[in-house]
Amino acid sequence: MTPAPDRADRPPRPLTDYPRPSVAVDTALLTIVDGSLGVLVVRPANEPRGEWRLPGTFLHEGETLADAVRRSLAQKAGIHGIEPRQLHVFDDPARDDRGWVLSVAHAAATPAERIPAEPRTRVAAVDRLGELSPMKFDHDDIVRTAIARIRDDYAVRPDPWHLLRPGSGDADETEATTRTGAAGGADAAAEPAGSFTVLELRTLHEAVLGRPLVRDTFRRAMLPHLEPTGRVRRGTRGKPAELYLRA
Amino acid sequence: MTPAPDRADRPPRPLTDYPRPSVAVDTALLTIVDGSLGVLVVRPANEPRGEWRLPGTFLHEGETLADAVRRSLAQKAGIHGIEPRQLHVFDDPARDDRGWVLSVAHAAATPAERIPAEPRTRVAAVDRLGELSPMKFDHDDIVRTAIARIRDDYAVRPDPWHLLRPGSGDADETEATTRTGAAGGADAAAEPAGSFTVLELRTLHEAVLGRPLVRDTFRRAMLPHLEPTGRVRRGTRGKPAELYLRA
DNA sequence: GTAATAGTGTCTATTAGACACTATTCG
DNA sequence: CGAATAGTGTCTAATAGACACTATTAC
Repeated sequence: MTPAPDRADRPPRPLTDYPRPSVAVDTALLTIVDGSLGVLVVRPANEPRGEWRLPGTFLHEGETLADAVRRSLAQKAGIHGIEPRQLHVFDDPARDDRGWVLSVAHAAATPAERIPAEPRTRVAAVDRLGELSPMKFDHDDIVRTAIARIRDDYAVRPDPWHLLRPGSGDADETEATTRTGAAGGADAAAEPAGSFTVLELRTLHEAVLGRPLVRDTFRRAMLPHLEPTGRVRRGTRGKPAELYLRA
Repeated sequence: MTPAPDRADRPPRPLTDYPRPSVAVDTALLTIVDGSLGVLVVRPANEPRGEWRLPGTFLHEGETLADAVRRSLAQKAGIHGIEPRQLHVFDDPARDDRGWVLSVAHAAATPAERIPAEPRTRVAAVDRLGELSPMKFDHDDIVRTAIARIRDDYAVRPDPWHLLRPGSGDADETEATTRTGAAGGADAAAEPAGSFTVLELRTLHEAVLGRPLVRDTFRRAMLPHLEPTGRVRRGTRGKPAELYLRA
């Protein structure tokens, strides 16, 4: 934007002459817990019995909204490497009793292993959101909007928000993440970093969407967006599954 | 939003102790000109040779973003009755050389008859956007985002942004807006306010989408979302078309 | 071998588009 | 009546889901 001060041709006054709002960011950080979507909520230190809320902070000078989101998640929950997506600006002038505060709502996602246990944070299953409601401010709305957005994205593309465990980094070694086939030489059959089976992908999508998906239809819909690695998952029951990467 | 000042439990300082950005709104006002999408651009009075830009203004205290959009369109282009939709916050700290300015981009739409001719405004066809580029700030991006958004919405629903001439108001009486059938009593066959034919609706959607639509498929896709009025358009060639309202 | 899981062929129901046919008006 | 436009029946191609069949492993 950047309008002339008003209609008439007055000499421009510096921007600081006009009242300005505080700008905050609030983030619905989504993850998978117990096979379904969850959202990270926090309770501030000075209100140990207060309402749950989403992690947020005020935007600092010279800072990007995405950076403010990353800073708030790092500070309040020890979470790093987040790629936030803007949802909506909540602008009711009376929404915050401390003054004029706009909130830019964001959504983000990270695997549960990346969320450290902390005393004042909690991951709540989104189908049990009522147990926390009403959340502070308009945070219930933000969570609903975030869920709608991630479900929309997962309807078409494989894991667009990167909830599968990343190949690099310090992710815990769960079940069958890295294994070497019994046959063949040492790690000639090692799994490519970040690769996954179609079953893992479908299980993730079912968790995000909150409903079962048809096995063969899902595979056929996703294959065009996947790149075969030529490797297979070893050490499981049944026919070994092929490993894929996002195309 | 609405974080504790920082991690430690300091007594809260008033919000005004922290630096705050200016917040602006910029609006891509879309309309139909010559059978295709157009966008309203303005040139400020003090830069008659400068770059074209979208109408915008700074957010005033106690004001809603939507109200700021309406105020800027009324002031800069004499347009009223707009229902803006939020698109995205542009937050590059260096995007405005006058200082720290966030811009909340919006999209809106109105029939061309509602846009008065003014000296410093112009409606540019979006497929000739290159002729104005580069626009000031990130306004090219905003226009592109607005077009994507309106096209998305028009793919599924009949005229969701209300670009058809409204039934009430002072819209000019173009072609066949209100007519009385030759047969029957006086205005027993008058057209219900705001009703339209499927042809009018399809022509509008083709203009928005920028591509021709299949006649019968479009009708079958839209009929479930339309409410028949029982009246027909009179005074045209061929079989009279039924008049519908949005369901 | 059996159990288990991965991957695929194929049938069916649904839907978008193509196309042609019928319906109703004006002149 | 013919021209023009609205509205509809129906065929076809593409697609999602259902279902069953084959493939390949562990045990």
